[in-house]
Amino acid sequence: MTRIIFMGTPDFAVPSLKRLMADHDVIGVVTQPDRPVGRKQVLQPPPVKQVAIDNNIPVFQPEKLRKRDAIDRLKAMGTPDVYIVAAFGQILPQEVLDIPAHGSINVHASLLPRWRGASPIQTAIREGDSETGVTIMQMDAGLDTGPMLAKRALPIEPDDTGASLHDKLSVVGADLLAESLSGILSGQVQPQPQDDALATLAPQIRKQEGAIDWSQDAVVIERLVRAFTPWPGTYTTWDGKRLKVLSGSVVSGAAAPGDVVERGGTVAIGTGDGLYAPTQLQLAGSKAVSVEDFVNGYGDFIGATLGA
RNA sequence: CGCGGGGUAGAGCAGUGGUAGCUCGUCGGGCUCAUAACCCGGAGGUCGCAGGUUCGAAUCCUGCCUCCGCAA
Repeated sequence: MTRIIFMGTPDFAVPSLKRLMADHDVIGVVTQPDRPVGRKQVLQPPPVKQVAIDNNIPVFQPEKLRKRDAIDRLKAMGTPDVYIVAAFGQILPQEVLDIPAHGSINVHASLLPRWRGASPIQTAIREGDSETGVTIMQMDAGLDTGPMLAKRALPIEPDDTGASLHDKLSVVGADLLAESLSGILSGQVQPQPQDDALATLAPQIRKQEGAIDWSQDAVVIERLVRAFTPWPGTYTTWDGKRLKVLSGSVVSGAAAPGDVVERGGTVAIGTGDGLYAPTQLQLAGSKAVSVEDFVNGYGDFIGATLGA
C-alpha cells in the first residue's frame, strides 16, 4: 500500500484516481476550487472533488498552490510516498514537487515530448497526427519537461473527436499508471530524459480559435471541428448570428470560401481547397439539428455566404 | 436578479389583432425500366401552461414552466 495524495480536477483525472483508490491508500485529494458554471452561475465542484467526497477522502482546494499558506496546508494533509498529478490545472512549485520521498508523478495525455502543455488531446487531432498516447513522467519545475517513466500509444481514428479521444486516453492513462506505479516507486524503472529538440507545445485553447476560417483547406477545417468537439466548439456566422458547426466531412468540389452550395443532394460549403459538408448545425438560440432539417427551415441558407 | 434568442402538424421554420402557412416526412394515386426524381390528392395543429385586455388573440399585457446562444 502506497500512501498517495492525488492532484487533479476534470473528468480526465477521474479514472486515474479511481484506479489508485482501488490499489493504494489515497490520503488526500487536491483539486481546483468550485467554479460557477452554466447560465445560472451555480457553483459546481470539480469531478475529482465529487469522487473524493463520495469516498470520504479529505479534499483541499487551493486557489493558488504557490502561496505560502497553501503549501503549509498541503503539508498538513500528511506526507505521502508520492504526489500523483493528472490534469490538475495549476503549476506546482519545486518546493511542492519535492515534498514526497518519491517526488511528484504526472499523467500527461500525449506522447512526450510532443504536445507539452494544456491541450494535448485537441492539438493532436487538430494537427492531423495519426497517433497519440499517454506519458507518465517524473515532474520537474518546467512545463511537462520531466523525465519519462512510461508511455503508451494509441491511434487517432478518422472519426475521433476531442471527446472520444479524451475518454480513451483517460482510461489508458489510468491503466498505464496502475501498471507502472510499483515499478517506478521501487526504482526498477529507468527515467528517460525528453529530447527537447523534438518538443512541441500545445498551448491553452482560446475560444476564439473555434471561429472557422473558410479560406483554409477543407481537411484542416474538418480536423478543427473534430478536435474542438465538444469544447470549445467551432462556429461561423450567418445572417449576423453565430452558427455552430458541430460535425461534417470533406467532399470533393470547389466553391468560393464560405459560400453555401448544393452538390449532389448534399449541402456543402466552399473552402480554400475542397468542400466541407456539415452534418450538424446549431444556430444561436436554438437546438442542434441535422443539416437536412436546417435547410428545410431556412430555405435561403443555400446560396448564402458564411463568416462574412 | 450577468446579456440575449426560442417554445406553431412527426421534423425544421414563417406568420405581430380578424376564419393557421411553407419545406421535408407521412398516407393514397399517377408517371417511369427505375429512383432520395417528377405530377396530383389527403391526413395531421387545444399555436408551452394559466390568467387578463378585446366584438375577436398564435399575434397585446401579467405570471409560470421549459429549451438554447453568449459570458463565466
